[in-house]
Amino acid sequence: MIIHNTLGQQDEEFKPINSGRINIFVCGPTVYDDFHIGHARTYIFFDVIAKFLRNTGYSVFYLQNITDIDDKIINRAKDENKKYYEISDYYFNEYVNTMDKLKINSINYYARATLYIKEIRAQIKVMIDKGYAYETSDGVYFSVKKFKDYGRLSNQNLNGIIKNSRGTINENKKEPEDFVLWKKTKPGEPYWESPWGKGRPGWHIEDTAITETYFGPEYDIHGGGSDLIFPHHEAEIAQMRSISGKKYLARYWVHTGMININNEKMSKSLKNFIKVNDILRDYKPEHLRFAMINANYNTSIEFSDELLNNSRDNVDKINNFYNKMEKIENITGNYNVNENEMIKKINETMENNFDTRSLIRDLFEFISSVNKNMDNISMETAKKIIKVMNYINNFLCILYDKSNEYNNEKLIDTMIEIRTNMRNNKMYEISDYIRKKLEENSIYIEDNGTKTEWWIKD
RNA sequence: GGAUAGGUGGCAGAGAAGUGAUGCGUGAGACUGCAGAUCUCAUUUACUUGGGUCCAAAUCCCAACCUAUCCUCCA
Repeated sequence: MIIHNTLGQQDEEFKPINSGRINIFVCGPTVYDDFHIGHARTYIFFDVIAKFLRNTGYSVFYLQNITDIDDKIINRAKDENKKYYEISDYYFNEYVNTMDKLKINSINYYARATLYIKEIRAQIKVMIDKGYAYETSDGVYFSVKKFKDYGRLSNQNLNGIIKNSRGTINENKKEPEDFVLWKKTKPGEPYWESPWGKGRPGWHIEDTAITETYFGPEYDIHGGGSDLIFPHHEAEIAQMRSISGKKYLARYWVHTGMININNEKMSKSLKNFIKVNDILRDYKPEHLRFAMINANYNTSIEFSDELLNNSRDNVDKINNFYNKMEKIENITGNYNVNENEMIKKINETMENNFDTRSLIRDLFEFISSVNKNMDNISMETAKKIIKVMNYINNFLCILYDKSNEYNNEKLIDTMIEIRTNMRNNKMYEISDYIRKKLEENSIYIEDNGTKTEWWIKD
């Protein structure tokens, strides 16, 4: 399997540290605001790859952190006259609910930063003891110059960074590039006890404390949005490697591209972000999933209504096809498929740096080919096709749910039989009315010659 | 200014030297009472620009231009 590694900027053959097992960590959100489509892009992609890897036989532990203490949370709490945890609990809850709606259910564990204060303190202590960190009047800082590989992940030149650094105004640190590990509390702010006084952890330290707890000092894959490469992931590497003395934090670094709106990055700070819940009013989760995986993960996506409409049409096409396969009852047919060969090919496509775009292209070519031979497909072949479709769906999750399937199939069959009789007697007005009423109840019908098919679309 | 990824048809998006991918959209036709789905054909002087290499360049080389992201808030 080939993975494009941000560390080194090249495609590399993937080898897990422990054969057959993969530890993957993806940076989760800071829970102070609504879930937006930029989050969706990253988390849908990693959901697809975690599920894919499990399908191919790996045991995958997928861990995600939740930043539930941060200046933004504190500020929001202040604005709304609430406790900081009322904000973080609320948005964490919303986050988990939205993940569920998007069928992102591959994450083994959400680790909330505030539950790992003990581990964070322990890591900071080691860094101080080893001379990588120092205490000042307002906090504990990591001394970037002490860690010689700082900048290697992002190819940043430290001199350039210093020249252009900003946001150093109120902080009391030795060098502008140094970053905070522990922030000493100001009046009215939440705090935890520590050897360096009351305070709270810096942003970067949560992740290494959490990953060390579950994975140890080195693990396989670290993922996140490309906007986190510098400084966040660079800082994580500096922290953990200065503690462990090892060559790596994560072996492979995988970064997802940004979502653009009107040719500009969508972000919370630009206030141009689109909430997932707003999208889900007009589109299904499958449409958003498709839109996100119909691009290669490391490129930026220009978001628009057209993109979603296009995705909806594509997903409809796939679902229509699937429904037709389920309805096939022919005993004979010459068209054949080799389902094991197909699954092998699907795996090969995905193993080439998770090439979902090529997979989708191949899927459409396949659907087209089967459609051309629709009259020549036996039930046996249809079952093989369904097996392949289900295999793809295990990780793409683009087939619609049929959870509200009706039990009274016989009643629907009866109604359709009545309608067929009316049509045979050219009573079209009333038969169209029946069709319309069924559609209003999510039952869609299709007349194919003498046969009428129906299915439920929620 | 530095770093990174890019620039392909109405849109999305493959290809990495020689047959104009694939899907959507649009137009026409087939099937159909209609609708839907599906099929067929068309949309075909598509590859940012300028040089170069080559029998042959979207693809390789050089230069320029343009776009996005990062350079201590961010998925």
